[in-house]
This record gives sequence, C-alpha cells and structure tokens, in this order.
Amino acid sequence: MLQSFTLNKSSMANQKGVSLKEVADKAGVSTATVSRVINSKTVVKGETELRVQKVIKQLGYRPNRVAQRLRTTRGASKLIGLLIPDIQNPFYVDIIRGIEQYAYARNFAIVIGNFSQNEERQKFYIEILKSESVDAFIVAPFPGMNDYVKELVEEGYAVVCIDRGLANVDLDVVKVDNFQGAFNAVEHLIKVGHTRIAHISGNALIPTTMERISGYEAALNKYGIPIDREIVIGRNSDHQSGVELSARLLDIPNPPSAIFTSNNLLTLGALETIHTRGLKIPEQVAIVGFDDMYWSMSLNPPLTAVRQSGFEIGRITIELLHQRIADPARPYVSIVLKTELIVRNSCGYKLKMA
Amino acid sequence: MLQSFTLNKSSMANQKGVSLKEVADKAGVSTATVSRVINSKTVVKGETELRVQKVIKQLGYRPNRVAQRLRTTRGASKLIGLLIPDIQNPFYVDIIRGIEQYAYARNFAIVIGNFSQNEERQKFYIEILKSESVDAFIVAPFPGMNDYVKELVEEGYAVVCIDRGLANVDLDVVKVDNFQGAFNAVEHLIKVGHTRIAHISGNALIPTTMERISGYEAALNKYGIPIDREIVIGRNSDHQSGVELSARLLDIPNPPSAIFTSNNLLTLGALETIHTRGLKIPEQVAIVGFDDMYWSMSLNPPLTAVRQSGFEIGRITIELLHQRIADPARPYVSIVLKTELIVRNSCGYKLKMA
DNA sequence: TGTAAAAATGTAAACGTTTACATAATTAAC
DNA sequence: GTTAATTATGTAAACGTTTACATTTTTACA
Repeated sequence: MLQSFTLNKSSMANQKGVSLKEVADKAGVSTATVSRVINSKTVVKGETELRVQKVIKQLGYRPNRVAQRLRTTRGASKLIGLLIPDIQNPFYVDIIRGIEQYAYARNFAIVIGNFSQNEERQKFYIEILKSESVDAFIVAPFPGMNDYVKELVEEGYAVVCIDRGLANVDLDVVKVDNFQGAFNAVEHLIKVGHTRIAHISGNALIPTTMERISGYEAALNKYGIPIDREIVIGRNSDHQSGVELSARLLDIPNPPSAIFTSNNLLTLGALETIHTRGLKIPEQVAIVGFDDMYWSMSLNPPLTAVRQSGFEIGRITIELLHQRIADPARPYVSIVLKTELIVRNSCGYKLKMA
Repeated sequence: MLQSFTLNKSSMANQKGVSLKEVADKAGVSTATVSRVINSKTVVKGETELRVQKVIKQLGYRPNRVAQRLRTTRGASKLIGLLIPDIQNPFYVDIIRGIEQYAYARNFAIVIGNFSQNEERQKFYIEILKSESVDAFIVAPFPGMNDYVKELVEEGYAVVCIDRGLANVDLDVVKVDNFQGAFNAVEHLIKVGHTRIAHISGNALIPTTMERISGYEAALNKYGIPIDREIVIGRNSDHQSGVELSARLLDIPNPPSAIFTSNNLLTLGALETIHTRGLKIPEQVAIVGFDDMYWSMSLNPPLTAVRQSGFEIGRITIELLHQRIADPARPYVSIVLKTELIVRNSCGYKLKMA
C-alpha cells in the first residue's frame, strides 16, 4: 500500500514568521503588553510577564525588525550603514570585523556598501541606505563627499568618519596618528643607514595621504636630509599604482635605496615590481609600508610595517555611534589611535644599534 | 542690525524623507497611482504619469524600502542575506565583490554576516536575517548547518550555496571543480619532477576539502606515486594551521620536496614557516596553493596557484537567486566552474618540458 | 447617441510593530 | 469602606508602502 506523502514542505513554503499578535492572543493579553515585555519598557506585572515570556519561547517568536524599523523614529531602527572604500584592502576588512563584532553585540545589524573608491557609487549607496532607514552611517569619506556627508549630519543621522575626517564639517572621527606612524617608519629607515628614501603616496585629496607625507618630510628634516621631490610620488591608493610608481622610482638615474609606501596595496604593488626585477630586499632596495597585514611574515623577506589596528577602530566607532544615538547633543570628538612600527627584515640592519 | 538665524539645520534634524503620500497630494492623484508609476505595474495614462514623475523628481522622492519590505510578500523585499565564513579570506572577498556588483545592479541590497567559521554565530545571523525579512540567503554552509539551511529552503526562502553544497539537501549550488583544480596542481608538481608531495588540507567536514584531497590522490595515482598518509595532514582552513602543519611536515625525517596547500590562508601560513626557517623555494621546498590572490606576484618567489574566480561565483549566484525568486519551481542546478592553474615560480622547472 | 467593454484611477485594508491615550485594577490614605 | 493616587493593561492610530476591489473615465461599436 502506498504511503501518503506528507505535505509539510510545500505547506510551509512562504509562511511568514510568528507575529506579535499571535503571541498576544495565545497569552490572552493585548499586543501592547507583549510589546512592553519585549522592550521591557514599562514594568509588566510579574505573573503576566512570565506568561508572555513562556508563549514567546513556545512559539519561537522573534520580533520583525522591519516592522520595528518602520514604526520607530530614527535612532531605534538598529541598523547601521557602512560605506567602505575598498573591501579588497585588508585594513578595511579589519575595520569591518571590529564593527561587526561590537555592532551585533548591541543588537545592531550592518549593511555594507563597498564603493570601490568610486564617488558615484558612494552617493548611490548613501541613497540606498537612507531608504533602508539606517540609524547611522559609518563612512570613510572620499574626496568630493564633503557636502553629502555634511547633509547626513544635518538630516539628523548619527555619523562617524573612520580613517579620516572631513574638511569644514564637525563630526566624530576615529583615525590613527598618520604623521607619527609615517615619521617612525622613515626614521627607522634613516637609523639603519638609508639617506635616499622615496615615498609612494596615495590619493592626494585624502587627508590621510597628506599627513603621511608630512610625517615622511618631518623625519627627513629632523636628520637634515634634503627632500627630493623627484622621489616623492603618488597617484591612487591601489595595487596597480604601487606596481607602476615603484617602477618609475627604480628607473631614475639615481634610484632610492629605500621606499616608504603609504598603504598596503601600494606596498604589495611595489613588491611585485621589485621581485619582477629580481632586486634583493633589503640589500638593493629596502621597503617599509604603512599597514601591517596578518600575513606580513609570509612575505620574503618579512615586511617591516606600520601597524594600525583596524579592529580597534571598528570597536571605538561603534562605541561612539552608540553614544551619539543616546545623546545627539554630545560634543563631537576625534579619536586618534597610536600606530606601532613592526620591525622585520625588509629594511636592513646596518646601523640599527647606532 | 542683527541678521536672523536661519533654522534650517536644526529644523531639518530627524526629519524623515518625502513620503509617497506627499507626492500623491502634490500631484493631485491617489497614493495608488503614484505607487503604480513607481513600480510601472499597470499602465498609467501618459499625462498623469508624466505629472507624477515630475513631482517625484521635484521632491526628490525615494521609496522607503522598509515600508515596501513590510508590505510585500517574500521575494519582493529586495534584500539578500549573505553568510560568509571568513571575511579575512580574500577568496570570499572576491565573492562578495561579485555579489555586490550584480545585486545592486538589480536593486537588491545585501546584508553580510561574517560568522568567522563559528557555527553558533552562523545560526545567530540566520535568525537576524530572517527578522530582517530577507528574500534570499547566500550561504557557504558550515558543518552542522545542514538542518538549518534545509529549514530555510522549506520555509520558502530562495537559497544558493556557494563554494560547497549540502549533504542530502537539494538546492542551487555554485562552486568550482575542486577535484580537477587539485589534480592539475599536483600533476604540475609531478611534471616538474617532484615525487614526494605533501598536502595540507582544511576542515575535513567541508566537502570542498575532501574533493581537493581526492584530486591530490588521483594525480599521484595516475603517475604511480604511492600515497603516504604521513604527509597528508589537515586541521582548519586558517592561517595558523598553515603555519603549524607545514612545520610538522618539515620536521619529519624524510620531509616532502613539495607542498600542495588546500586554500590561501594555509598557503600563507606555510610560507611563513618556510621563510622563518630560511628554506629556499622552490629548491628546498616547492609550493602550490589552491586560491590565487591579486598579490600572488608580490610573494617571493611569485606563487603558483589554482585560480578560482570568486567574482564570477558571485555573479552567477545572483543570477540564480534572481531566477529562483522569479520561478520558485525551477529545478535545482549545480554550477561547477573551471579552475585555472597559474604557473609562476614556486614549483621549480626541472622537467617542465617533459 | 447610447451602451458595453476596456482602461485609468481611487478607496481602504493590510503588513507587524510601537506608543499616546484611555481604562481597569490595585494600593494607599483616611 | 470610600476616595485618591498609583500601577497595570487595553485600544487604536500610526509608520509608508502595495494591492484587491470599487469606481470613474475613456474607447469602441452599433
């Protein structure tokens, strides 16, 4: 005899979850009471609360975040929009990890918009995120975004800028001490004996880039080494620029003995060129890069690098956002984290003890 | 005389956007008509449509996606949940980039849950994403997730698995030919003269891992090389495992002359150990890894690797999801992409021409 | 010109919550 | 044992859309 098929599968299809109303009915209370239990707003009488809790467990009820978001005013929608310039850059990945960890711990969800260093796309994502009713924006702002981000603040969104601030706009910023980080890196090169030190920088319109250039110059100045503009070059903060600009540096008649690169993609690009040409590091050309990576020791030789903790930046960002939402009038702060120079073998040791 | 301050700034704070109703009022039509114009569902009379469009432009109206999502049934909420095992792994980053690019082009937003290879956290994210009313899930399922993911399918979500499928559950899968990829890598090692080839594999509970082991074994078999279980070892698919397992391999009395690593994090870990010990690649130990990276040429020597296109996986995934939403009854498919062996300098050349 | 059919638009309910306000139950004060 | 104050709960509107259904306008055809 044939077994009858259970139709569970198809009958379950497209069912929406348990609603608050169902919980209310089953517990014999009003929807308001259930809502109050969930949000533990007003005190609900012990007995009632227990009964409602039980039904919630029993039915496996979970509030629909979309309905919550629609109903509540900004600041309670528990959603954060995250605008990332380049998700291929491990530094931003670290930031994302930090943000994610602490955001979900506070019951915030995050929506990521990776705009690939493209201004149009960043604008596009801002519009999308607005229509998703986010509470807050986390932005690493790109040149040309000043007005857009300013608008966000004026419209009442909580906004935190990471990695760099915004000219003429007051807001919360979490970044690292780029000047000091660059200074330390270049000073290290000088101390191990280099005097002809090049710098490959990133997008000149980003404050971070300029701060690192300043740190580079300050270190040279301190040791009385003249700055040669021919070997301070920059374009974009990407891998290809690293490949090409390092080639340009190595092609000049009097090439540098060391290169300081302004971020990890530039570093990797420069390494590609150096290896392709069969140059020995650090003997023929030394290199120190801004941004450490968890696999810097997998490079050959292991890379000396300026470490900035993206994870920590993420953590603090969420903290700031949380405060801002709780108190929109709190004064703006700018948090500047220290960097750390991780010395490995890509710079040479000549005068290290000097 | 004192200028009066404009209060625009503060009065704009916390304002919500322009609503459909406002558009309707200003255009002198009903909300239904505006909605129809937006969704171009029913034909709206030319003149009316033009008028509405004009008001939309004028007011800068954008539909509130949250309200849309609340109202519509599943499949129209234009939100995709993405469960990523490890955002630090560049392969998944490529997938994310592919997904993102094509998702936003189709007006889908994505929410990423990076569960860091943690089963509990994967479950946690699934619950969150459900309460965000996503249309669909993209999952690289972890051991122990079978039932959970199965449930998603049964509940009517569109689900696509990436990188690996699920035992006993029918669904759409996008992956690469792991067997062939591994086979090619190992065959290459054999052709350049290696016979004692080790394999560092990943998490044994993930199908991908097993397929790569099979490919490894098949290549050895083809050339009559006996399989030595002592040099086929695995643990997790992370950097630290690569560091430690490669050390173990190099410590045995009769160490391998070549290592085939099962993913990019293991490769980087192994490289760290090899460089730390000052071993020359490929003379003292050769290495070929699964997963190419955009900076494989920045390694020294440049890495020979099996390339799988994460970006392409992402593209196809969105395509499949789109089809599934349009036609929930479409038969399940499993898409298997070819890999490509990128030969660089980490394996040696001895018998390459043979 | 009148009527039926087709096309365009409007009305109002619904999605799942939260919350101001109203009401009911309890406690406190006399 | 009243009444007032307090506490607990309920009622219903609102958030911004979409959509089934109802109504109005237009078109087609006799």
